[in-house]
Amino acid sequence: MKMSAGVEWAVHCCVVLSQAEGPVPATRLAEFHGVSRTYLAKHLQQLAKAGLIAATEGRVGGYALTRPAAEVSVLDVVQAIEGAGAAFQCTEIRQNGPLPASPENCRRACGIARAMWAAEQAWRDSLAAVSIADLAAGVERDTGPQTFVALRGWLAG
Amino acid sequence: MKMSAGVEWAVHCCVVLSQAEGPVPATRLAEFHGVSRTYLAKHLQQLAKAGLIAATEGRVGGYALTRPAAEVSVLDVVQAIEGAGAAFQCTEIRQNGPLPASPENCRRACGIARAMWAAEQAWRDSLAAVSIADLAAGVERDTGPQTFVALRGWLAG
DNA sequence: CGAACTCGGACAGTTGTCATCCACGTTTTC
DNA sequence: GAAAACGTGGATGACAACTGTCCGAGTTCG
Repeated sequence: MKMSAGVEWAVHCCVVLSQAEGPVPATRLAEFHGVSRTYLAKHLQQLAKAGLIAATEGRVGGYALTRPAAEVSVLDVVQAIEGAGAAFQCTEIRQNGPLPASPENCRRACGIARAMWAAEQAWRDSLAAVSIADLAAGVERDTGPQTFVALRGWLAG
Repeated sequence: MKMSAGVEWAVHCCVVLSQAEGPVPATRLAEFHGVSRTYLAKHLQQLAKAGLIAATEGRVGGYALTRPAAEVSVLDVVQAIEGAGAAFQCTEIRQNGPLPASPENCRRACGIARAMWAAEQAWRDSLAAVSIADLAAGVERDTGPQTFVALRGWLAG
């Protein structure tokens, strides 16, 4: 029950992209966060495949958000990296062993799986309520407006 | 972001133990669920270390719940197996790179980690609201009371 | 038109966890 | 006191996560 470190990187990158004025290369994003360039590129490709960011190639290319930051939820980013599958996988062991559950009683998922999935739904609802724009606003509130000004300056130079 | 299969086994075992009249050996629990004996034993050991179940050794030994099933939540079982640590681990990459966040701005956890942890708290709250007794009652409601009667008979014989 | 820069994908190597199996010490029963 | 059954701990193999390198396709600037 552990989340990939790439999720943290991806969310931070989305916040940076929400403040950038033009496309930002993957190399620059990795340099800014002090993480592995090649591995971050893999995660950015996943974000692009999910339609959250778009890449422009060429001399002044890079990545940019495809939607306004207010319309990109943290859940979107997490699912783009980790996949949309449920963390709990029911293997239906109630159908194993010497006293297996009868098939007509297995039309509904077993109560254990239902409880687990309900909890995961609560988790998803909580993440869906936070957008990239909310996170950026939180950073600006905590550290002041000059933070993103400096960021834009570093991205340009 | 995947949960160990041992969680499913552990919860099922707790439901069985809540219906047993005496100690149940690990071998019998594994046999009943059709899973590996030695690997299940390791998870039962973790449940014992967490204080949820207790082992009695010897000729007629086995495992039994230490508390009434209504006072054991699904969250207790999940945390006994998976550990109580958070799934999202903040590596503070905001302090890396050419524009690191100043230390006085890092006294609070960053907004990304706060959003992730709030979602995990919602997940935990949901799991804490369901007890082993609730799950057992659900099985009895879905499959009828003869299910646990047959279970007790098989455990005795 | 060519050089420099970008993403995109394939490949090999390392690490850590999950899942499994086997041998040991302890306790109860006969 | 010996045998059987139990839980306990360490050793083993399989699998995904993580990291770096390489080459190809496309775009922009001089």
